[in-house]
Amino acid sequence: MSEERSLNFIEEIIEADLAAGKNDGRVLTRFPPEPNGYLHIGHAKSICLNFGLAQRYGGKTNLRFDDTNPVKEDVEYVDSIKEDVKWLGFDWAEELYASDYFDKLYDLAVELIKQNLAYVDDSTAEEIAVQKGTPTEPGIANEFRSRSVEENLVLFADMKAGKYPDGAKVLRAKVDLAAPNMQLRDPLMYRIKHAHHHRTGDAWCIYPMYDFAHGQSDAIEEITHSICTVEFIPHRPLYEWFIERLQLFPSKQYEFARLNLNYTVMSKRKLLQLVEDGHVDGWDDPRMPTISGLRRRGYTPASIREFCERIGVAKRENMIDVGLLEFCIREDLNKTAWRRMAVLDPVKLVITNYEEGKTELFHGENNPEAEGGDGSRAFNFGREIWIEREDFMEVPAKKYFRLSIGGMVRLKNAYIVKGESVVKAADGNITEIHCTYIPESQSGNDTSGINVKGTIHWVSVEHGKTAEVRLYDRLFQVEDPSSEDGDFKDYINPNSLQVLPAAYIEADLANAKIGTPVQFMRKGYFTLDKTSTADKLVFNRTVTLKDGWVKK
RNA sequence: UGCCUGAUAGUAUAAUGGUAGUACGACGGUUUUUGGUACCGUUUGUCUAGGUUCGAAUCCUGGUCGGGCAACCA
Repeated sequence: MSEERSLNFIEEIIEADLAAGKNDGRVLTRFPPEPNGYLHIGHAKSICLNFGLAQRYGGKTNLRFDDTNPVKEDVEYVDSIKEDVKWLGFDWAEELYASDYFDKLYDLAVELIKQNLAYVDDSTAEEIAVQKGTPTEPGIANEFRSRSVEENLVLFADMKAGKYPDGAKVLRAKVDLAAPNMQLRDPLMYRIKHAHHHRTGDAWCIYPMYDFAHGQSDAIEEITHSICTVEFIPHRPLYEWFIERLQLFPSKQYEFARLNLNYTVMSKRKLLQLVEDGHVDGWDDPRMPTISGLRRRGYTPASIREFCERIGVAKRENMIDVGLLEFCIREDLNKTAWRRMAVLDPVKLVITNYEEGKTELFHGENNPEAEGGDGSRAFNFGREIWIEREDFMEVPAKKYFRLSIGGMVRLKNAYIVKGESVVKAADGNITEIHCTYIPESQSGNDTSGINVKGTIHWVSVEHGKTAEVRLYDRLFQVEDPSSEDGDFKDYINPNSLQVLPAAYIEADLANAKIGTPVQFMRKGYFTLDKTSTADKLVFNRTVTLKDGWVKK
């Protein structure tokens, strides 16, 4: 690794730890998703960070599901998370579940009770909330806080045995009801939920809370660097409190700022709403910032990893411009995607001096960025072709250098043509453009001496195929929907999806494969949608090409 | 109004007491059979007021502003 990139603050910590000989030079991180939703680009940041750190420092990363709340979790999510992490290009050392530790966690809770550092509380959720006080007023102890160790032991065992209904009792840590840090005001450790768990089935009716599961799981696995987002900073003293009292492996928690992307939302709760309310096609709708959505949209793992590398890691609030994500996918696809021609908004061009019924076979490079063009493919030319409606202006604007009446343009890999006249429908809409071609101007054998400024793409009317093309725009109309007044869904972009039922594509595109990106020349990068069939091809636009042409 | 955090170009992110740099964006140019790519150039920044120091983005003090914390969520 000869890169000169400066270290982020977590890398600095790890290098200092390594230099100091901590953990015998071992680096073990973990990616700890709760299986209650699909992973999104924000998780990708965490995944790249955790797995990337381990790779960089010769360590390992566990995939651990934080499955302590059975009513919200599901195997569907477990499966999707595993698929997404793998797709992003990472291998975990071990696949683990917080639920693997339910027995150990229970024993640790008993241990804490024996130390008189935990107690069973019969109060209702509302009572506990009131007794916790407010940030400016200390909490107050209730009568349950002084229960004897013996009584707590019996009560907790009875909780486990299913003697009480949901919500009847909880186990709380006895920390400090007057702590200025609210997280320390006797936080809940266990609650009763008679619910079926996706892994442990009906074996348990009490489940540990995050604070009594996450840190302990880290310690059990001997995670060296437990990296989470900044909202867990106030939990860190509690994390350490449990580790100290229970004399567990001293995992250390470090916090970084989560990713925010503009023009979208980044919370599983909000994304779930979009799915459930039918604003999108599902978790993998190409407009979603989910990993599966980006995949379906045509993003590559490499582009997402590059994005995560470029955004950096720090603690301050941030709002990343989605333009950076787009830059990353363009940068990747430019080097790899084969070029093809497709006309999305067609208008017929008739070449009046081209022999009727004649066809010529022309060739075009697959990718001009690659050595030797990465091979080439052939396509037919004929008297009638489709061109993009926006590539013609009856009366050209200044500095417009595509086709116009009297103006000349090159048809990519074919001839130079000159606009002659237009045929219009009653409503004034152009239905046909008539032009003439310069026979000596054929690509590769151009002896015409004519130099044209513009080159446009085209598809033969006779030989081209049709396909449905879906164009996507940002899902929201405002940069930060969550910070606007009212419901975030009020700011959904009504034009985020535009379906073109019948675009014309060059014949070779019938061989397109799902997962293989293609550039529609001058229009952007596209990929076959999963709903595509041999009879009906469906392409998703991944991203447009950068457009330097600005109309005045 | 308690505690915890953070503040560097438009957006991110470096500089770890010693020339404020990089990327994306924007703008301009060269090349181009993609108005793409590539290449070159320009532009804009240390929240504020004091203090320490030969020297402060960096250390100290006060203020301002942003984010988080009072779920039987994670």
